[in-house]
Amino acid sequence: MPELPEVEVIRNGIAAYLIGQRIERVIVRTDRLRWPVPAQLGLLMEGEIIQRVGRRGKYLYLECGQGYLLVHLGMTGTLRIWPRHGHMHAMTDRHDHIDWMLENCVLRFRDPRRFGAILWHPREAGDILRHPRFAKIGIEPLSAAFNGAHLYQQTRGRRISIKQTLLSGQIVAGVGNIYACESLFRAGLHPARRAGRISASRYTKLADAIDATLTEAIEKGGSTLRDFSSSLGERGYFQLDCFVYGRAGQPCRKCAALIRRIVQQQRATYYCPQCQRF
DNA sequence: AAGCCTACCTGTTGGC
DNA sequence: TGCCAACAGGTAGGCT
Repeated sequence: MPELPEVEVIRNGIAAYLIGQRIERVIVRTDRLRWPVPAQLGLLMEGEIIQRVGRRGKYLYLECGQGYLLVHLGMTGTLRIWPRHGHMHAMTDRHDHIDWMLENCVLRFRDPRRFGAILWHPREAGDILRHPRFAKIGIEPLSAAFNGAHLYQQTRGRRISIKQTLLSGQIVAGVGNIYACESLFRAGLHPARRAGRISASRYTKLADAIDATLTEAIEKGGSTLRDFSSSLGERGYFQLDCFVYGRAGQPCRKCAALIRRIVQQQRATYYCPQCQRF
């Protein structure tokens, strides 16, 4: 599941192939994703030149002259670069939904479960960072303004658990189930602890843990996922060696206590009962 | 308003 | 071995 680090690695990996390229043709094979793909996406984008590839939370955006293409990868979405020469890109399977034919390569969106989204934001509607879809999501965890004080302030009066708070995305953007669990482990915080009852100093620890967890994941992804223009594209995606996520019943890598799995708001949470305290 | 639940989707896994 | 149910989870929207 692409969370912020995976999206950032993808952004960084595809940007060099895309920037400065003219979009010659757009092929939409499936227009039913999470939301309908904009009708006439080709008319909107053909002839446009990609100027920038940005990210906000788990959203990617391609900035063009007339507007922005917003991309969300959902659970199973991928973006891959294929060379235009040769015939490799002529082979598509039923989950290859959209192709952008550029001058030198093909950008392909694939998404078996179709939880992903492709949206268009015209330039006259304003800057992409003011997009209504971005208005409700929290601060970028890798930005300078993200710290323990911010978490502390934003959680006053909150009765829900810290795990659910992180997952909601309202306070910090881009942290999904895996990195929420891993960050809480790193911070030594019990996932069921009420967010509004955590001290400022423990929030400082949590902010540092989130930063370190995401940064490390990006570095690992970056080192194993160099080449987006070939079948190597997906290598390294989930090669995380997690401390807790998905490890129920197995010994903690720090203290050997058995990792527990609980369910919070219909979602699995993994934690170490020894290392993570209320 | 905060918090909780559900729908959306299909590939993979586990139990019988 | 085969079948089917359960499970995986990001996010908006609807409900309390």
